[in-house]
Amino acid sequence: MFLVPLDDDFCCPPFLRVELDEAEAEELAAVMKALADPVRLRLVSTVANAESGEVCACDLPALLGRSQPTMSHHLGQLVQAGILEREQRGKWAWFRLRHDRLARLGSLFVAAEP
Amino acid sequence: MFLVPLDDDFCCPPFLRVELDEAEAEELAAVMKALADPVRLRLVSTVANAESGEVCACDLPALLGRSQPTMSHHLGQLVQAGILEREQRGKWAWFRLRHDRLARLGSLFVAAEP
DNA sequence: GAAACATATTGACAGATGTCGAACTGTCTG
DNA sequence: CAGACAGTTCGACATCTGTCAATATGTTTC
Repeated sequence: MFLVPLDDDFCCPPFLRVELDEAEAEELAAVMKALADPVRLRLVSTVANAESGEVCACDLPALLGRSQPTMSHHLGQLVQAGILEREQRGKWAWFRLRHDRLARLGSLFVAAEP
Repeated sequence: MFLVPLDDDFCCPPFLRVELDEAEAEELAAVMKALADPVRLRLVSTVANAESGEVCACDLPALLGRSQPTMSHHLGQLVQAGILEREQRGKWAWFRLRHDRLARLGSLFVAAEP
């Protein structure tokens, strides 16, 4: 299956124009689930809006008001879901968006024009 | 929200180019949560692909292989999240997508220029 | 190597979630 | 009104989830 941006000349398509079978629904739900949490959404939003396009894990507990293990847990979820990628640089762990994966997901939410 | 065939010539769409505060994240997470379930995704996909744009609840248990109370539960979630709307017609309940809400959801995910 | 720091893993726990059968409510049709 | 049918609500249960303190692992610096 996959979720991809629309053609430019594509107007007013209905929502989710594909019949999902059980396996596809399961797969898509897993990604959505990873995003269906306020802390993780803010995490993604933080990374997406970072100047450099990446964020150091070290800043996150203070920024989002959760303990360090909790942040680590959420980061792990996002990496596993393919939403973030992780790079170790010295002592620090840096996180970036996986635009390739998000492009598909983002296209899920493209609004129908009237 | 669209699911379309793969297309090669796209690059790096923006994603969640908005800094979410705690309340916004909570609100968005609630909607995502409603979509983050395989049965509910298939439900939405079924409604979206219906000829008439709507689906009778009576068909859903057989179609998706869950008990009738379970379907009712999921439909309730989607209605409460503002993803579906419900109309009672005689004995039957019919469900439609709420394109207005879905469009708004889309605007958060795919926003500005790179 | 030891000490210090960044992050991950573990263990525990309260709360949420998906599921179904049973019972209830509402709507038609004789 | 009574019976049949469509859906919701309730109760119960197993499972999953977010959270944190404690501990472990890994990296750098002295």
